[in-house]
Order: sequence, then structure tokens, then C-alpha cells
Amino acid sequence: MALKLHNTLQRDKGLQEFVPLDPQKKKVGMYCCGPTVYDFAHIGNWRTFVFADLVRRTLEFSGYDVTHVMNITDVEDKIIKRVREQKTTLREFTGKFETAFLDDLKALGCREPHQKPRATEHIAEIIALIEKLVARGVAYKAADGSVYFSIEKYRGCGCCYGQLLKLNLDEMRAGERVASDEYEKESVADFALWKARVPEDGEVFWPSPFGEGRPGWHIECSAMSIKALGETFDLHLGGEDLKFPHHEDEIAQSEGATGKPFVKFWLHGAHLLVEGKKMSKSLGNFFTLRDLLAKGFTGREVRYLLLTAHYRETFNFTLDGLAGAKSALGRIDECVGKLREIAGGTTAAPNTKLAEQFSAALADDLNISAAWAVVFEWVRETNKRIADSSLSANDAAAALAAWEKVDSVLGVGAKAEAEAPAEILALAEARSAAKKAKDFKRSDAIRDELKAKGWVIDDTPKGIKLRKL
RNA sequence: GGCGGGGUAGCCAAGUGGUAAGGCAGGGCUCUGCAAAAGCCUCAUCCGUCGGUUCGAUUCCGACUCCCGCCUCCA
Repeated sequence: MALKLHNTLQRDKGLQEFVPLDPQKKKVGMYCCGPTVYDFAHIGNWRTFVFADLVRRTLEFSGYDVTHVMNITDVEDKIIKRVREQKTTLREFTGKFETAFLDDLKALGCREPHQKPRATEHIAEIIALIEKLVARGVAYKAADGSVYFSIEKYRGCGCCYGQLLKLNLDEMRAGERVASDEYEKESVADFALWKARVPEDGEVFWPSPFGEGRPGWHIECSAMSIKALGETFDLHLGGEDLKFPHHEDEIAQSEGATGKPFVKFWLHGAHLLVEGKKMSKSLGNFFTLRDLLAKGFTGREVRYLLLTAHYRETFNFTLDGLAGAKSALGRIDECVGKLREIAGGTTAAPNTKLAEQFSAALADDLNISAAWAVVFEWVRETNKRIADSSLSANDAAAALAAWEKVDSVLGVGAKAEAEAPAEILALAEARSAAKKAKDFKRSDAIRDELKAKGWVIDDTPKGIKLRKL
């Protein structure tokens, strides 16, 4: 089924069918705005990265050969400030958060991007791009030594600034902060491509034809995405707050330099609320993934919860919801576990119904809620068939194969059962013996003892089952 | 002030011009020595408020109201 997406470039024109630029309709280039590594990423950031992972997995599920690029912004105002405060080096400081970021990304079950370019390793490309813009007359060097992008000049050559949203630069509140901007721009809307070195930058600067300095905020994305994916590529995604100015400026820089359309599809993920409120440290609803793991939740539970709502809707992330995620995943685990038991070593081609309904839901602008509904209906039907023993080993294997197919998109897997150690097994056997002898007092005592040791014993029609708490 | 997204059961969340998916929680039942676990069933005369269009609106239009986002670093 044809995948339809909401392209921000089209705004209110509705959904647009996704067709890759590749003449073979096979290869897809996808760029996702990655982290600025100045701290641990929070749950709001993770929503966007899990969303990007969903897009990538959906494309791969649909048979495309995706090249997923995610930048690491490792030079920026906040980073420089903290490097100075902590008396460390840029690389040491950013390296720590970059590693943490990639660990968290993995914990959330996200496929690792194929390329993760760092801004500091692409200074040459950035400078080259700026030189191109200067040569084309849409960028200028100001008295302060910085290089700025001129929106007026850009518009003057027939280019459109304001592709992602309706912009009315005159009506816009050129806020107090902008007015008091210390930079010497010709126009408030202009933005820095190259920031001239200032004493506060310390050791963080690079030589350039414009003088010593460092890249502006947006330019690294243009330089690195063009390098990795070409001057025009398929998909660019990020959080909705990045539409303006970041993405708008990226388009201006890129199209201003190449004269070609930059990106075919722009996808933006909505923000989330935590416990119904905007996240803030003072409200106590500001979570990093680490905070949630420390509360006993798992990465897959967080992933599940982040994947329950449509990407363009504000989502209310709650701790209650996270507890609910645990239960919901437990039902899937239970069902898949039973299927594995029935299937034994049998393998079969996947059932088509589940995957077909699932992909139809996703094809509709990634309607993940509808996709989950398909999954849970399948769980209920499967459970019924398991209950009335109408499932053969072959049926179970086919169902399992179908589940694995949809899980290649969901990425929640199924929890493997923990192996009980010998001591626990011995206790369980003793309990079974006592139970068989109808010594319920003793069997219950052993059950309590097992519980104290962290294991729960379940009686099933097929015998006992040990479960780790 | 400009631009944009929303208000659907206790909570989370899809969706449709013809009478409301799914998940969690709750309730009932099955299984069990009792439990637990699991499974099955059940759970919105109603979709922020008020008007309008329509045979019919939660879905379209208008007004109002509340919440949220961008315009400044931001996922």
C-alpha cells in the first residue's frame, strides 16, 4: 500500500504519497536533526528520535533501502559555555554526552543511524558552503567579523524564504531580545553562518577565510546532509519547534548555495506534555531516560509509550501511562511466548492478515494508534485460538512469523523468559511435591519463600511456571 | 500582536456526514486446594460550550471558551 505522509512543505494540502527521488524507487535518503550534546537528552527529545526510528523502520518495512543520517551538534553556545565553566575540553565534554545519547538510543530500541556526522569534523565543508553563499551574494561579512545570511538578497533572487510556515517578517514581533542583539546584522531576520571568535570562546575556534571563529547554528545541518545525501534528498525530520528558524534557515542556506530544491519531504514531530504540563525542572516533570530507568521502567516500555500516539499530536506522557505500557507489553509477551511454545522448532511463512492490516494503518500518515489496535485485535484472536487448542504448530509458527514482521517496525520484541537457578528449581520441586501430597500449608510456605527470593510460581494446566519478579 | 495544533469514557488515545478503534485501570466469569498468573466477557445514548447548515454532525461552518506550540536557545 502506498505510504502517505504529511509533508510540512505542503502545509494544509493534505497528505502526499511518498515517492523516493531515486529513479529505481529503491534508495531513500533520510536526515534527522540529532542532539546538541550539552546534557542528557530528555523524554521530549526521545519522542522525536523514536519517531524518526519509526519513520525509518516503516520505510524499511515497505522495502526501501534507507540511508539514515543523524548529525551530532558538538559546537554551540551552550556547549562552549559549559566547557568553559567546567574547565574541560570541547571533545571531552561532548564525548560524554554523545556516548550517553547513543546508549539511550539503543536502550529505546532505535536502529542506529548509518551515519552520525559531527559538526566539528565538517568545518571544511561548512566553510566551503559559506564561501559559496558569499560568492552568490546572499551572505555578507559584517563589521563584527561574522558572516550572515541575507534574507533580503536571497528573496531578491527569486528564492522563497518561508516554505515551511507562513512567515510575515514585518508582523513578527522582533522581540526585545532580537532588538538588543549584540551582533551587527543588516536585518534582524538575518542569521549567522559563521560567528567571529570572541574571548569567551576560549580554545573553541577554527581558522577560516572570514577570520577565526565557529559555525552558526544551522549551517552544519546543511553542510553535512548535503555531503551525506546529496544536494537534494528525500526526507528531513525533526521536532516541530525546529520548523522555524532552524529548518527554514537550512532550506535557505542549502538552496541559496546549490540553486536546487533541498528536501522533498519534511516531517515534524509534535512535542509532548508530561503529566499534562509542559516539562520543566521546577515542576518535577522533567525526565531523562536515565530518570525513568532508575524508577524501574525499561527502555522498551518507554518506547512503547512514546509510540502510542500519532506523531503530529501533542502527547501526554505520564508515569501512569508507563505502568500501563508494562501491562500492555506483558499481554503481547504472553501471547508470543505461548505461540513459541506451540510452534516448537516449526517454521512457516508469515500469516498475511496481521501484516497487511498493520501496514495499511501505517500507510495512512503513520497512524500508529490504528496499527496498535490491529496488533491487539490479533492478540485477542490468537489467545482465543490458543485457548480452544485450534492452533497447530504450523499455525503458531505462521502467526509468530507475522508478529516478527510487524515487530520489525514496532521494535518492542518480546521479553525472553529468565532461567531459574538450581536453588529455585529445587524449591519449586519441593513445593510441587508438597502440593501433590495435599500438604497445602507447606506448599504455600515454599511459595512465600520463593517470592521472598524474587520468584513467582504460577500453576498452569501444563504444570508450574517460574517467573522472575 | 502574527502564525499554528488541540479539547473524545477514571487515565492515555484513534476515528467518521449516518450514530464512537485500541491500550491501561475498574467490574463479572473461567481456571485453581486457596491464590497468583493468564484468558474470555463487560465498560462513552455520546465526542469543550452555544448557535447554524443538513433528513441526519462528535465529524462541515460561525461564535465563544480553555489548553498547548512557534515567532528568542529549544525535540
